[in-house]
Amino acid sequence: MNLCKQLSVSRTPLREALKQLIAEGLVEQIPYRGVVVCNPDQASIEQMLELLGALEGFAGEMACLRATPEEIDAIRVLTQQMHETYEKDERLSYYKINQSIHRSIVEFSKNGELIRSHERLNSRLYRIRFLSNRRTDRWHTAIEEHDAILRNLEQREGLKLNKLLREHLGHTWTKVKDLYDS
Amino acid sequence: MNLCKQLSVSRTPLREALKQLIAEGLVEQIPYRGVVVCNPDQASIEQMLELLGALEGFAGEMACLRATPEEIDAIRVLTQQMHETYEKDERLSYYKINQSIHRSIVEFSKNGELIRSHERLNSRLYRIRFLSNRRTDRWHTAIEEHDAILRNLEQREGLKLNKLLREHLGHTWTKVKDLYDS
DNA sequence: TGACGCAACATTGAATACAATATACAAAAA
DNA sequence: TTTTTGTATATTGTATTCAATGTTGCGTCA
Repeated sequence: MNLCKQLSVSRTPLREALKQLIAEGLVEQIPYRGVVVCNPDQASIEQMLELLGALEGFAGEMACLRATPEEIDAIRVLTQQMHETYEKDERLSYYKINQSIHRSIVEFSKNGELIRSHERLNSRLYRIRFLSNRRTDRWHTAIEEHDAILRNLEQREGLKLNKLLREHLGHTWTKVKDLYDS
Repeated sequence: MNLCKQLSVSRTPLREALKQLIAEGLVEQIPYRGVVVCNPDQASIEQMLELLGALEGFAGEMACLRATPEEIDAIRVLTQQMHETYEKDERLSYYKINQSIHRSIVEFSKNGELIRSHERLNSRLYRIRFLSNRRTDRWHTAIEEHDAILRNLEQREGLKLNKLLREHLGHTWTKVKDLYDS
């Protein structure tokens, strides 16, 4: 652990920091060899995205029951901004707004446990989703899906929104998969 | 931290152990006051059970797609044993078999991330679900629900099983709530 | 050349020490 | 009596040290 010297910090606090990263699943420990950044294989990513879809889908369903009109307005604004990023071809902004929308929907479920679980899992997938964002061929479709998501949230169609969100995440998986396969 | 003396262990390993318990949500830390066992309020329990229902429901849906006939047989056996505990009025055995069934269904989703998330959350609710198990008035109904769960798993009715499992956990919440209110 | 063994090194778990900060409680002042 | 203040105590973060254990690489021997 010569990381200590690089960070000029002793082993005890570094250990704790690494333990946290391990617990969050961002880093993994190989006995007597040290720690390395996690590089999840395809199967793990697929499982994580499947679970993320389930969480977001359920959150969306709950959001249909619990989101205030003002909160739905916020999603409407974000979706509009998303369209603008598409027009201007701003992929980084698109990515951030996309994350914002998904996080907001989860928040509107008003379930703290769900919000925390989603946040943990999402952070583990952050890098991977970012990479898959470089693919442009599904960009337009993704935006159309967001329109549908907004529409179903507005109309409080919980079950449909659940399904939509799950499928939306499912498409993320196909993008990631292609990225790995090529 | 006089726990060190009681356990005759130094602060460093105890700190790590407590950090883990904190991360798992079983214990909470109050700044400069120490750590205490978590005593979640009604709202937290309701949220945890709601999320647990979502996880189990989704797991059930996936299990309908992925469970082998042998695995479904195992659920059938457990459900039968559950009936026997009811006949013999063995509540502790009932509780254990009930946990076993739920855990098995989640396992049959074949999604490791989902299994771990469920396990974490379930362990936090273990004590609470155990307490609610003392209520006998919903016992028979709960068993009927398990029959329905088995039936829908056998027939691979994913969506119905999802709904059933969510409702099943919802009933757990009403039991817990009554317990707290009285 | 290849297998074996030993020494140097790194990782890991744990104990202890030290400094900084916050709390608790009792004594002194208003 | 209430407020202030100061000291003892506890918590917290961090550094350092030690022992145990596993890995690595090099030299030796067949």
